[in-house]
Amino acid sequence: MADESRSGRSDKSDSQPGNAAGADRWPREEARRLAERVAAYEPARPVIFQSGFGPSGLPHLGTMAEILRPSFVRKAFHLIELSRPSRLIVFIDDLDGLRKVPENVPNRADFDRYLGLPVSKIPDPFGCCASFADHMIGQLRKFLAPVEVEYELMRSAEMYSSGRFDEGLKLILDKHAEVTAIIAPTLREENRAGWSPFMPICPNCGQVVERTVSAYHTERASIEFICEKSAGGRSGCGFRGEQSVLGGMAKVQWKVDWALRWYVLKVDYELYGKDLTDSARLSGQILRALGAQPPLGFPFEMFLDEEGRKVSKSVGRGVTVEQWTRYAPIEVLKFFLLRNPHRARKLFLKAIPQYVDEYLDALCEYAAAPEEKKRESPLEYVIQKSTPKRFNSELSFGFITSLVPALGTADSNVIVSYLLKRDPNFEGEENTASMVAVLVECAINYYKDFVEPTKQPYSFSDVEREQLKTLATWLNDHPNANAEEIEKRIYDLGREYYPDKPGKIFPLVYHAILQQVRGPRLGAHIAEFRLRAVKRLQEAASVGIA
RNA sequence: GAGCCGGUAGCUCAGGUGGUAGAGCAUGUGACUUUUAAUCACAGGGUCCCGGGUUCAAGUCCCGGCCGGCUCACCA
Repeated sequence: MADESRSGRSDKSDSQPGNAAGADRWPREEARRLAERVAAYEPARPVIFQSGFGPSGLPHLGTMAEILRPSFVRKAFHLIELSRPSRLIVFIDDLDGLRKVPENVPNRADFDRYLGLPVSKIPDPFGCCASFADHMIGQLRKFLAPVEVEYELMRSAEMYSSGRFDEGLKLILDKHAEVTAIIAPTLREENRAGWSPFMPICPNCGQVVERTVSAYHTERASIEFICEKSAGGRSGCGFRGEQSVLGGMAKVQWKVDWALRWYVLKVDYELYGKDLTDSARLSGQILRALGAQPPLGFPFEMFLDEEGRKVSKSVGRGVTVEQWTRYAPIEVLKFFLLRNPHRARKLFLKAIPQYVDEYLDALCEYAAAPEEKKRESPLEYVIQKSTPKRFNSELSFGFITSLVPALGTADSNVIVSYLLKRDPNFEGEENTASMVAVLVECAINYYKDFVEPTKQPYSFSDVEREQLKTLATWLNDHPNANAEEIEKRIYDLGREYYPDKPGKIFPLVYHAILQQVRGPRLGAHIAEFRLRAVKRLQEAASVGIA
């Protein structure tokens, strides 16, 4: 461990394993519950984890949480059940009718003609994919690529039309009265009468039709309906007739749909946001009515902003994944999502440096731990093939950030080479070096966006200006002075002006050349960045403000 | 209003089965007799939201209240 390169992060080498150790126990606890549930399954039957994605909106931080967190449980599960296979299904609701025109599509006005149509049937407004749904799925894939989570996509439209849902659909048709009896009490009175678990897809206009089922024929697996009003709020085409509920000619309502997926795919585990608590309860009841057991899982808490208010995408508060990767390595986000999901988390950009440093600490500790300890580490859930597995440095995010103004550059190469001088440890150590490279990029962004705008100008007194001027003049008169000589001269100056505490001169000089109170050894720093330093000293001396 | 979830230091958070309230950061003071992007030592900080109850013992379990959030839509 390098003694000379401590730069901010705490040294916890002899304290107990990570402070966050307790908070990331939940995947193992969930895994234990899951192991109990599946204990009686035949050995080859896989455990099914599921997560959903609505392709009418862009993937966001919540999407990431919804997919990553079950993957953590899955990982924990395989730690205790070594041989049983498992799958993580990301289920795409692309047979859903478009309810409203998304904000981000071009020619929005033109787009309302597609309201009510399944999103898998709507052409891609961006013109690059087979359908709108395909486009959004592409976005999702791109979005998930950096986190190396293993998942398989399953598309609702395909499941319905291929007939894989038929058996479940027949069962729901058989039990439609029971299903209705579960949902109806939760509806407003005026809506109960027309409710049906089924939404036929009109053979004439293609819309997902709501609320018009007038008869159920279980023996023919069909329903009668009138195409009056679609899921998108548009009026129907008036088609009237009888139609099968199988093979993609109808879909079921949301809570029923969730139960259907659980039923057909034999889902064992699913996590969802707390806003879906009640839906999950009702879907569970429906599933029981179909004769199966609801999956395990729990509602997770939402993210809060700095003031503790709920994060709302539409209000523009909160943090996006794009922002996150601008300021922090992606592993740090995974590390963050590993924390206890039962508790609402504050997530705001200014807290990111802290999360980064906590992660770097954990990574140091992880690399130092013996193999058997590593297996218990939360980092096992976080580290990926493509990301650093160790971090042999005491460098901190805060320190690197402070280098941006100190070196007066946003050139990452300059910063990295400076870091190498300070902590030669990571040269040739690929993991650490690549982490440093990412950190430098993030630090530059963070400094520009958050630190620089808050810098307070410092006003120098006349005496202070005199001192700065003296130093600047001396530097000009001694162009060949080395670091040691410069250092000595500054201290002499301090002795001259502050006989009781000569060190008081230093904050002054830091303010002038770096706009901060502390900094590097000044002799060496000025010798290295002489021109810039002299210029700033002169400016500060003449203007009186830095 | 009802149901569910939360409330621990200035900040971010730990506190599996009850057993003397913790960490990191931030803050303050001092030390290092040329400075320190340090290090070291010390300190301040808390009614664990409030009030009851169970218990020898409650941050932890129970009840009630307060505050915040979510849900209570044929949306997902």
